[in-house]
Amino acid sequence: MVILHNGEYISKFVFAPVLKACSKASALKPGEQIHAQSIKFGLLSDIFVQTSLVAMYSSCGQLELALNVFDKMPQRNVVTWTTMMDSCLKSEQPELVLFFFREMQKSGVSPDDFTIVSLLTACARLGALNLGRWIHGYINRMEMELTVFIGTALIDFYCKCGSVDDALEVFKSMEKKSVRCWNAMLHGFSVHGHGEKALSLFSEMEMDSRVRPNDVTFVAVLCGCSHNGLVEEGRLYFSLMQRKYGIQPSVKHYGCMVDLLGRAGLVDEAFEMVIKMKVAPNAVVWGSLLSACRAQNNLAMAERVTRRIEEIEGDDSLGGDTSHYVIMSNMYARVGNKDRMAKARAKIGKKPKGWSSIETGGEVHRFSVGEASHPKWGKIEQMLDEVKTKIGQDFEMEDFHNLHSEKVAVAYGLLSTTWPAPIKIVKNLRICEDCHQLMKLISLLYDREIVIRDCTRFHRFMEGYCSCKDYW
DNA sequence: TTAGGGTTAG
Repeated sequence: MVILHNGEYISKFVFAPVLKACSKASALKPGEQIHAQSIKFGLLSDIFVQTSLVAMYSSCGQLELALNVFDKMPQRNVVTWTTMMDSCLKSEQPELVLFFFREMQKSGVSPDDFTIVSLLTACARLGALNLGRWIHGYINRMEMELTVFIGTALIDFYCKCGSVDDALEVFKSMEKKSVRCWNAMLHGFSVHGHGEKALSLFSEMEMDSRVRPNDVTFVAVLCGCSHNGLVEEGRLYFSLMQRKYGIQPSVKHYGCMVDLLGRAGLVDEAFEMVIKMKVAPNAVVWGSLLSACRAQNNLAMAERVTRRIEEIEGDDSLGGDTSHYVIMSNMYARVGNKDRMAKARAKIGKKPKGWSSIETGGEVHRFSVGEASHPKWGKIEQMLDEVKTKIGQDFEMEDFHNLHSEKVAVAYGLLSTTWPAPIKIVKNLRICEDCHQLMKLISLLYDREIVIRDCTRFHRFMEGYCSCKDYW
């Protein structure tokens, strides 16, 4: 208890909940004021206050400030460690989660179910299948209860690491399933190209009185329809969602529908749908339609769509997404319009730095564009040269500073894994056409299965073909 | 009395 000058007092128990409120509201300024107050009243030594500060700073996107508080803590319990790990997830640094987990283990603190969920989430994002499997084993060895949180995290982890069968096994073994749990499994089927299985699972869900589909459920279902060419089914579920469940379509549902129609070659109908949307279309929806235009070689429609994207994004590449200009420049190149191609190319802004990761021997190796810091870099270069020779002159390898990270990752995969193990790569951006073509050739010439998870879906390359059927 | 978790369009 702290006595104030006016005789009132502040209990130390007040600070943590107030900081929690700041976390929820992402209110940095008030949070910083509480931090200052806690110093003033000598309460910064309290582990609850410290942990709440770490959570507050990370919720406000201030990982450095969270780390500052964490580093100064004389004692840390499992809640503190897990809060720090979650901070790394919020700041999109999943590899740091693994670092803190190892540090936690060194300090003799055992993980609990919250820690397990954070770890599985990190593994899902990193594509660290073996490490996640080890955590699954740990859950079993420790005879930890498979709570609905751990179960859902496991399902999502297995799906995001390419093992849908393992995800389904976990799903079936769970006695209690929340709507999130069903959604994770549905979405897993959808992005892996198992549309029919997703729809069958949805039917099961509808028959289960303990759970009711929500808006996210329909995003997963419609996504499954679009990735698998189930046009009529997609239309049906889009209507069912509104009629039977009273869910108004969000921009994400429309996004799935536009994608669905676009993939089926129905670009005019897709365009009509965007025009008539009950919510404002964003650049993603238009971008999806633009991809369809590219696939259909519909330049006139692509130009109309680009103008709409420019209305949203602006056309001056001020740090915004300029991927539509990449598509336009390629489309103009295809028809030999050099002038317009040059104009589109000039508007292409700076892309985020690409990286790809691959897990071998229980370790995650991450390769970033323009970095040659890996200890086996020399051998990777040799392998890249070998690939280049084997592929032949048709394929032009870029110069080092433009060497896409998935090429380096696949070279490392060829070096460090053996047939018949698939080479599994996780990439932060969308795979480019050039690399997509290369992966097909490598899968054929090296007789290896290559699985690349890019920021939108899974690509499974085998015998010269990709599971996305060249539409992505 | 006070602190930490799982699903979502391209």
